[in-house]
Amino acid sequence: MKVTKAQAQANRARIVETAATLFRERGYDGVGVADLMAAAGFTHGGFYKHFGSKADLMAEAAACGFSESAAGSEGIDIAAFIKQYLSREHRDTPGTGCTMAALSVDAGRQPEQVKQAFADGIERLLTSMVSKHGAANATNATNATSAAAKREARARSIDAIAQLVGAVVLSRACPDDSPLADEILQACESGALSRLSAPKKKP
Amino acid sequence: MKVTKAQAQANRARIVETAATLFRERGYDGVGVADLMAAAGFTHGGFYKHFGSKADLMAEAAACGFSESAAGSEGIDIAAFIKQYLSREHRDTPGTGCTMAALSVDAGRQPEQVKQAFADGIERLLTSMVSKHGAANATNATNATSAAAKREARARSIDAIAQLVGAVVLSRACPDDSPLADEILQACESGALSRLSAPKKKP
DNA sequence: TGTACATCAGTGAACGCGCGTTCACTGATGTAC
DNA sequence: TGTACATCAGTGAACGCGCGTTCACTGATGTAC
Repeated sequence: MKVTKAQAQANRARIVETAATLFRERGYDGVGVADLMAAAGFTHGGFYKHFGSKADLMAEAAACGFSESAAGSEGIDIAAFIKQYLSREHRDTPGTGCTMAALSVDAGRQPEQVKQAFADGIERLLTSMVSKHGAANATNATNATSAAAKREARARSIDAIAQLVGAVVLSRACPDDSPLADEILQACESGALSRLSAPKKKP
Repeated sequence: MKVTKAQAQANRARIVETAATLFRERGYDGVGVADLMAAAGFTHGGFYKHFGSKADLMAEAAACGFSESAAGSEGIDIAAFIKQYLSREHRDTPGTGCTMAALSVDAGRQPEQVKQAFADGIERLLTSMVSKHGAANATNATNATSAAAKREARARSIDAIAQLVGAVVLSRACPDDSPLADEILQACESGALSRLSAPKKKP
């Protein structure tokens, strides 16, 4: 049952997208190759015609997840983004949510190729944030200080991402209807929003 | 080969402590019952004389990990704690490090008993932080506002924990010698330290 | 205090099961003539 | 344009392996007398 070259390429893409969702929902160890291929509409034997190993797919699925998020938050207001990121909806639907929050810990225990995909994804996200945030602050900054401003914006972006990721990770670790789980989201939302308009800090 | 009651109790405790370390290093799915018992110096068959299931042990091991951390950071200065938490040493030795950073994501996919152990651990940590932080701020606050101050201190504590956990989680997801991994720790450290002495925020 | 017996922590083989990966096979696609 | 053949995406059985859990057994501990 050979298939058109274009069809095969589309099928491959479907496997990667399915994996990006299932891995975020259940973790890398929680999804078997057979599960995954069945969810994408295939039998498991064909898997190795597309990927060298499950780890190869993990890396590709991570990259796919990062791209989805980047596309999904294109041009969105920062405050709105924070609110959505720290919403119960995002916490309760990891399959379509942030790859970092869903899989960073898993990635830390995987081969280099997977970790590299994460580092690349984070790096791209940072670059995008700095260029936006830099532009937003451009009214107050001269071109002469732009290098230092960029470094500062980058550090602040990392700081902000870590807090958002930590909030969702901790909230998900609590029992499903736990008041603490919601409290974590709320406390971090008000913290994150207040920092948006906070005065410059003295490190 | 029966064993003294006291000895059996000590053996059980050793299994829990070993589990607390190994789970943090390799995740819940990364450590088998046989691995674990061997590491504690036993054969695997005896496991079910002590625990009803692997999930039961996960919950106990999580509680044990939280207790260890609580004992380890007893009476330590907040700034010193932040620096240690965001050190490369902590990132690179999860087995003796923070349970939240190592296992929160895993816990989110486990049965209620495990999630409950996490919620309990986080709750105890918060209570401890609020009582310390509240005391530190007592010079500036009257007793009349102590309820509001406690609520505020609790929210700020949650916010701070999330950021620390997120930082370590993200740093661990990067390749071992990645510059980004270290940059994440540094950026979050300077962010966290600056917030320690920051002026009150307007949410 | 000494003896007979029940208890039960720890042993190691065995259970069914699902995992990642391999392989011989199929048959429509794509190519060479 | 039509025909013969090689390619290779997808199938489904099979592989060895490690998993969580169960079980009959051992023998020192703890207890009853």
